[in-house]
Amino acid sequence: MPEHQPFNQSAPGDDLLTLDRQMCFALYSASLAMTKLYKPLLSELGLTYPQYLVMLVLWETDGIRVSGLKERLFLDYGTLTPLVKRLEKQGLLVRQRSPEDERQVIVRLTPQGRNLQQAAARVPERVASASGCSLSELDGLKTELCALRNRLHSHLESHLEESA
Amino acid sequence: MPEHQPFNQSAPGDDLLTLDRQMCFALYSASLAMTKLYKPLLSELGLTYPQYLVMLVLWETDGIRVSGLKERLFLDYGTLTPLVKRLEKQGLLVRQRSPEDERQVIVRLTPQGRNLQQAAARVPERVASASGCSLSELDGLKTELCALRNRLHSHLESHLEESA
DNA sequence: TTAATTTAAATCGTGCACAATTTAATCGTG
DNA sequence: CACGATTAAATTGTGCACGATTTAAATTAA
Repeated sequence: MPEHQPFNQSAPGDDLLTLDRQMCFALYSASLAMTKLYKPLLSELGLTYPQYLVMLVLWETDGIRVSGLKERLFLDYGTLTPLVKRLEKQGLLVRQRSPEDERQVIVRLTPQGRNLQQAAARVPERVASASGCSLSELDGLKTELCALRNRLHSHLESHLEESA
Repeated sequence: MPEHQPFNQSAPGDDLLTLDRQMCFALYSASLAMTKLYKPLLSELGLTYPQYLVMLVLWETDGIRVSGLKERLFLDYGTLTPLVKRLEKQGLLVRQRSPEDERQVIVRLTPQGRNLQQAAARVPERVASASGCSLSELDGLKTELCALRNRLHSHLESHLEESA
C-alpha cells in the first residue's frame, strides 16, 4: 500500500525521501549524462572531461600554478596531480617547480597543448546542438547552477572548522 | 557577439571556449559540491552518496532487480554490482538470484536496511537548509535538470548505433 | 639562527563511473 | 532437440574524486 498513508506518524519525512523528489539526484544524473555526451567529442582530442576542464583553464591562463587549477576547478591535489601528470605524459603541458618558491608547481602549455585549442573550438557548439537546448536555456541554467555551487561552496568552507 | 571580434577567422569559436561559459562545468562543479554537502550527513548512516541513492530506490521499491536499479539510477552494472555488494556486506540488503530466471539478481532489504530509512528521514531537510535554497527554488531547478537529463539521455540512446 | 609553524604539492587508500569483455542462463528457429 | 542469438550480470582496466597523511620548502617566532 504505497499510496494514502493517513496520519502515519513516521510519514511526514518519508514523503521527501523518494528518489524523484531529490534535487541532488537530478543534478547528479544530469551531470553524468552531460559527461557522457562530451565523451566521444573529447576522445577525438584524446582528452577526458576533467582533462578538458584543465585545458580550458590553461588556454585562458597559461603558466598557472596547480593551486590555481585547484581554486578555479574546485578540485584538490589528489585529483589534479595525477591528472596533470597524464596531460604532461601526452605532451600537452609541462610541469616545473617555481624558481622563487620550490613548493609551487607551474603548469605551462606546450605548442601541442596550445594547438589543441583549435581542434577544441567546435566542441561547445556540438554539445549545445546535441543537448537540444537553446543557448539561452543553457545560459539560464548555468547561472542558477553557478549560484547554487557558490552557495554550497561558501557553506562548505565555513563549516570546515570541525577539526579545531 | 559580446566582445566584438572583428573578422578574426579563428576567433568565433574561441569566445565560447572559456571555463565560465561552460554550462557543463557549472553542472559538474555544482554536482560535486552537492555530494560534498551530503557526505558528513550520510557518513552518520554509513553510506556514500551513490549508496544512498540505491537505498532510496529500495525504500520505494524493495525486491527490485539490479537491472531495475540500472534503469532508475542511469548507472551501469560495472558501477552497481560492486556497490550493491558493499551494501550487502554492511548487512543492509541481500542479493539473490531469481528462481524463475537465474540470470536476474533480486535485491531485498534486510530489517536493518529498512530501519535505516528512519535515520535517513531527516537528511533532505538538513540538506535543504544547508544549501541555503528555498524548497521552491530547489524544486524549479530539479525540474529543469530532469528535463535536461532526459533530453541528454534520449539523445545518447538514439546515438549508440555507431557499433552497427 | 635555530625551532616551530604554515604552506604547496604529492601520496595512499577507497569508492565510484564506465567502456569492453566475459560468463552463464534463456529464447528462438529450424 | 540443437544451436546460434539475446539477455542479465559480473569482471577487468582506466581515470577520476577526495579524505588523510606525508614531504619538503618557506615563513615566523623565539
